[in-house]
Amino acid sequence: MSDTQDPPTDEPPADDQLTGEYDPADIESKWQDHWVAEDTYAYDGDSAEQSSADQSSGQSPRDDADTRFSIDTPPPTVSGNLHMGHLYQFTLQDFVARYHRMADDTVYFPFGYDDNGIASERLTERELDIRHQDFERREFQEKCREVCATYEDEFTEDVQSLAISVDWDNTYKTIAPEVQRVSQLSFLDLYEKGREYRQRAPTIWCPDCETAISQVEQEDEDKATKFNDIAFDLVADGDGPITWDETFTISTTRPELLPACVSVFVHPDDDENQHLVGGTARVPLFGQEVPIIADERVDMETGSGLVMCCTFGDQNDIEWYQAHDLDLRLAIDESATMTEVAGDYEGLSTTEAREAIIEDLDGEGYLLESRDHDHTVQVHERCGVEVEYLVTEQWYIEMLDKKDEYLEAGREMDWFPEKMFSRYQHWIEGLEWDWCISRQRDSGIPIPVWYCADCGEPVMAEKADLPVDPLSDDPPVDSCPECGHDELTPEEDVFDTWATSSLTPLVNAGWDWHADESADTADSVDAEAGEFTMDNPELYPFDLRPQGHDIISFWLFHTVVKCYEHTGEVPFENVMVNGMVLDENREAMSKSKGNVIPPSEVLENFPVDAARYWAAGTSIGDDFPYKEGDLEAGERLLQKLWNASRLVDQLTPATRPAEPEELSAVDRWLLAELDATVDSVTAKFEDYAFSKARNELRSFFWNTFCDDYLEIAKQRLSDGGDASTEYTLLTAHQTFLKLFAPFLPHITEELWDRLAYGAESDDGSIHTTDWPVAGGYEADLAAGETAMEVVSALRRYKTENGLPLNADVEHVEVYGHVDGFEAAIAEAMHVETLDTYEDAPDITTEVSGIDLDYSVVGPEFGSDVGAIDSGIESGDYEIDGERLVVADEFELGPDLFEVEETRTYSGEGEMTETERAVVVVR
RNA sequence: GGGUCCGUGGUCUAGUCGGUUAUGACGUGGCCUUUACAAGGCCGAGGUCGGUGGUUCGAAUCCGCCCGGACCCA
Repeated sequence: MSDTQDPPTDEPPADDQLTGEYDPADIESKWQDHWVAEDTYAYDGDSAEQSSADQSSGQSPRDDADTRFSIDTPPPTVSGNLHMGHLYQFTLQDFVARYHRMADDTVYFPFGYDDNGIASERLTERELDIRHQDFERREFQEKCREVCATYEDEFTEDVQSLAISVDWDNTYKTIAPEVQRVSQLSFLDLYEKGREYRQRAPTIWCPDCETAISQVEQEDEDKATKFNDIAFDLVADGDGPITWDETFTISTTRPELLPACVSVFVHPDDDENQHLVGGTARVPLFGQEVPIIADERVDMETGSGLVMCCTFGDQNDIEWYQAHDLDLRLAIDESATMTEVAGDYEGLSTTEAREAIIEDLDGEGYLLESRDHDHTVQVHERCGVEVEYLVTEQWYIEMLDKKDEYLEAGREMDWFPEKMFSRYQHWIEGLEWDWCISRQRDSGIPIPVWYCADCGEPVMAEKADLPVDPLSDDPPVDSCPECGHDELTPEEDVFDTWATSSLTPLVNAGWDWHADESADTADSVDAEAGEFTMDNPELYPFDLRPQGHDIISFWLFHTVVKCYEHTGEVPFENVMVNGMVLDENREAMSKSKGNVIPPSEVLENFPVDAARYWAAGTSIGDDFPYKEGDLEAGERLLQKLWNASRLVDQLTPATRPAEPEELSAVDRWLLAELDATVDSVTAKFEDYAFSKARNELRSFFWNTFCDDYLEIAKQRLSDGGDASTEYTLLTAHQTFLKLFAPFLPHITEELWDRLAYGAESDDGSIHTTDWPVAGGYEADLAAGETAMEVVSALRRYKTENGLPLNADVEHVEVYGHVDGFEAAIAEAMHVETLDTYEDAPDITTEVSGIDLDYSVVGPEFGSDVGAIDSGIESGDYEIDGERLVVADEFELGPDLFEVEETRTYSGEGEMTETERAVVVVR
C-alpha cells in the first residue's frame, strides 16, 4: 500500500452523501489493498479461545469444528499464467469462504503454490539458462524456489486483484522444506503401515521423459498407423497335424516388438486355428521359437484372429506373461532404443527399428500386407509420447486390495454436484495398477531411503532428520542392519508430484511427527519413538475440497487414499466440483485453438464484481461459456445497487431508528419478503447453489425492493419522516448488502463504509459481520401481492393510454383484498381517490370455459378425464351450485375446477383485470 | 468398443421422483425525459423442451431406439 493512499476508515462518515455514478476502477483496487493490509481475512485460530476467556464453557471453542470452516484449496502451478479457469474456480471458492466467514466464526482459506513439478523445473532452467543435471538436487531446488518466488509474487497479486479472500498468512509452497518433510514422513508412515513395496515388475514407462509413470498419467490418443500382416512359420505340431510348410498370419501395428515375441495366442473358440494350439512357431527374422497357446483374452475380430505376445507391448501382454509364465525378452530400453535382444537392430530407436524390420520382412517375403489403420494408443499426458511397458524396479503404494474401502470413503463425502461421485467410482472400479510413486527424474522430492549394497535391504531415513536427500545426506546407520555390510547406496529416484500434492490437507493442518521426549533419544532403538500430531487439528477433516472435474482421479482420489491411510479419516466433508470455462462457442479454451481470453483483458473492461457476478451464473459442475453479455448484466446490477443505495441514503436519517412498536402493512410485507429471501439465499449458499442464490437475490433487490417497495417508500417519505418506513428501508438495505457481499465484495464494502454501517464489526468491514437471519416478520403476503398487481395494472393503464407514470389519476376502484396497502397504492400511483371493495364489481360476467385442476381430477377420474375434457369442450356441462356436472355423468366438486369468465364492464371508466383483483379507473 | 452426463425461444439458463398456461437473464420491437437509476421504467414478439416410438387420462419430466455433444475407461 502506498502512503498517499488514505485508509478508507479515515474518510468522512455518515453525512458524506452518496453522489454520482459508481466508479469501480479506483474503488475496487482501494479495497483490495485495504483488505490485504488489514488482514481482514485472517484465520482467527485463537479468537474464539480469547472470547471465551471467562472459562464458563468447558470445551474450548477452538476445538469446535462447527464454528470453523476449512477449505483445502488447489495449489495452482505458478509458472502458468492466470487464466479464466483460475478466475472462475477461485471465485467459486471465494463465494464459499465469504459466506462461511459471515455465517460461521472464522474461515481457514489458505493458498498454495505448486512449484514442485516439471513445469517449475523447466521454468527455472529457462530463466537461469542452466541445466538441472549440473547441480546437486538440493542446490537446484534452491534455485527453483528463487525463480518461482518472482512468479509467485505476480500470481499473488493477480489473485488478490480478484478479491479472493485468502488468508495470506497461510500460504504454502510444495517445494518448501516443510512440505518435503511432510511428503517424506508420509512415505515412511505408509512403509511402516505395510502399504508400500518396492518391486521389479512391468511398469508404465514414458520413453521421452525416461521415467516410470502411474496409470492416472496415461491417456488415450487416436493415431493413424499401419497394420502389418506377417507370416509366421510353424515348426512343430499342435493339437492337429500341420503340413510341412504351413504358415499363419499375425497382424500387428508394432513389428519392432518381434524380437520381444514370446508366444502366440489363439482364442479357444477359434475353430479355424484350433489345430495350432500346443504347437510351436518361429518368429520371422529373429528366429526364436515360441509356443502357441489358447486364451480367452484374444480378440478374434482384430486382424487374423491370432495375436503375438511380446514383453511388453501392452497391458494384455503383461497379463499373459504373468498368467502363462512366459519368457521375458526385453527388446526396448528406457530411452526407447532397441537392446541386444533385437540383434542387428540394436541401438536403433523404436521408430527406426519399425521401418527397418518392415523393410527386411518384405525383403524376405514375410510381409504379406501393410494397410492403414486407426487405433487408440496410450500416451503420457504430459508429453503425448506413446508409453512403453518396461520391467523396472519401482516403489508402489498398494491400492488394489482396498478398492472397496476407498470407494466407501468416497461415499462418505457429500458431492456437489452429486453426479460427480460416479467419476470417482468409475476410476476406482477401473484401477488395474497399484500407485507407482517413484520417478526417475533428477529433480523432485527425494525418496528418503538407502539400500545395502550387498543384500539390498532398504534403510529408511529417520523421521526426526527429514527432509533428507540421500544423494547428499548420510544414512542414519553405518552398516546394513540386516547383513552388516558397511556400504549403503542412496536411492536416486524422486516422488511422483501427486504423492506430495495429495497431502495438502495434512500440510494445511500442520501434520508432523514429533519425537517422544520422554524416550531416551540417545538410544538408537528409541530414536523413532514419537507420534504424529497436527498443529491445527480443528481443521481436519476439511469442510470443503473444491476442484475441477478433470483431476478427480489425480488429486482427489490420491488425497483420499493418503489421508485415509495416515489418519483413518476421510479428509473432506464436502467436495465441490467445478466445470471448465469454455469460449463463447462452447469450446474449451486452449492455446492451440487461439481462443484463450486472459482475465486481464476482461478486467480491463469490466469491474471485478461484474466478473464475479458472471462466475456465479451457472450450476456447479457444469462447463460454461464465457459471454461478455453476462458481465454487462453484472455491471448494470452494480450501477442499480449504487443508485438504489443513493436513494435509500437520501430518504433516511444517518442512523437507523429503533424498531417502531407498530410497523405499517407495507413495511411488514417488505420485511417478510426479506425474511423469505434471507432463508432461501442462505439455504442456496449451504448447497453451493450460487446461481440460484444470485438470481433470487437479484430478483428480490431489483423487482421487490426497487420496483415495488422503493417506489412506494419514496412517496411516503416525500412528506416527511416516517419511522416505520425509515426503519424498514435501512433494515432491508443493510440486509441485502450483506447477502450480496460474497458475490460483490467491493461495492458492498464501499457502501457499507460510506453509509457508516460499520459499527457492527470490529474492523468496520461488511465481510466480517454476521450473516443475516430472518427477523420473523409476519405479514399478509397475499394482500401485498395483490397490491403489487394493482400497482402494475395501473402502470399498464398509464402506458397504454400514453400517460406518464407520474400522471395523476382521479378515481380508482379496486375489487380485491389489499388491506393496509390502500394508501401505498394511491401514493405510489398518484391516485386521488382509491376505493376498495371485497366483492366482485358491478359487471356482467359470462362463463367462457372451465379450468380443470388436473392434478386432482387426474387421480380421481383416471381414464374418464378424456370424456370430461370433451364434454367441457362441447359445452355439455352445467354448473349446479358449487358442483360441476359434465355430460350428466361426472360430478366434480368445487376443488376440482375453476370457472373461466369473460367480464364485460358496462360502468363508467376502464377496467383492468389481474390474477387476484379487478381495477377500475374512472 | 464399454460407461457417465448433457441437448429447453437468436444466446445462456430454471424447471426433471409426470398434472395440461415452461422460469429468468441477454438480445430484440414499441411506448415513456419519472425529481435514485435511459446502464432506467412499462408493454410486447419469440419455444410443438434434439428426433422418434412407447407407458399414461395426462410426458420437457419415465422407458426404448436414433441423432448430436462433452467427459471417463478400454
